[in-house]
Amino acid sequence: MKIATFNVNGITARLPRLLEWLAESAPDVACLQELKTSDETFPLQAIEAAGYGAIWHGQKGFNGVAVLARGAQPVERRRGLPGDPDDTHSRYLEAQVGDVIVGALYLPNGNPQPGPKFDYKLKWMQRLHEHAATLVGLDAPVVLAGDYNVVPTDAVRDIYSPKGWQNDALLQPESREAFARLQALGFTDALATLHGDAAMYTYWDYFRQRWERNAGLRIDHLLLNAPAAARLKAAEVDRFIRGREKPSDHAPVWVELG
DNA sequence: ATGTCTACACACTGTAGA
Repeated sequence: MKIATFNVNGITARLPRLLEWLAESAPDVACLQELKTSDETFPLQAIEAAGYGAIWHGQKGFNGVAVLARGAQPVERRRGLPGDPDDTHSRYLEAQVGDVIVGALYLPNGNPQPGPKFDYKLKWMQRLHEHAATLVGLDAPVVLAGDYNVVPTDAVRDIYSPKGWQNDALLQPESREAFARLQALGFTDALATLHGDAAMYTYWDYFRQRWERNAGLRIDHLLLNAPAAARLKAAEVDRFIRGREKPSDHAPVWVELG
């Protein structure tokens, strides 16, 4: 079972790339982020025509997450994280597909920091932590997949160079500690586990020819609870779609569970 | 400081968010 995450950066503008990727990579489950569209304008027909069932949580202009399942309808378990009824951002959607539980998340960027946006990021991470603690011990495989907006370390595996990013919210110690604490609950970082020190970037800024120079960051992650990690066979980045016309600034990442 | 892209609105140019 192939489970993927892909920050599409606008599903309307990116629909041709999304459909190509679904056809060529053929994930069984796809978690999408940054739909940047309201619920009413989600392109369900095109996605169904590609052979996928879908649930989504949209928001006009910003944010938005979806779970797609090939030849199946995802069964929704949760819409939004618990812990703040005043939070209006569409950033978390949880579903069951087959025997696997998938949490699709779009973690707040947090820039500029310090400031209210960074505070919101850290509070959101705390809420994610508390909810993840209720999932980690389930007998079912659990995959928390999405754009975490955290570069885990300064290692070449995670960033081409930390210079120039020292003040960015994605590299702050508080962001990294929260990400590490999440893993300490009992979640495995699939891509890091299978690829060691190799550079495994998932995001490249549009400007300054960052893609052409492979000046990327690893910020899209799939965290696996123990039952899921026991079935982990492969994890890869689908770089091919990032090199095409009008791409997202992210590449999809996926795991294969046996 | 710069740079690029998407979506939105007092909309064909400017602004926010990333």
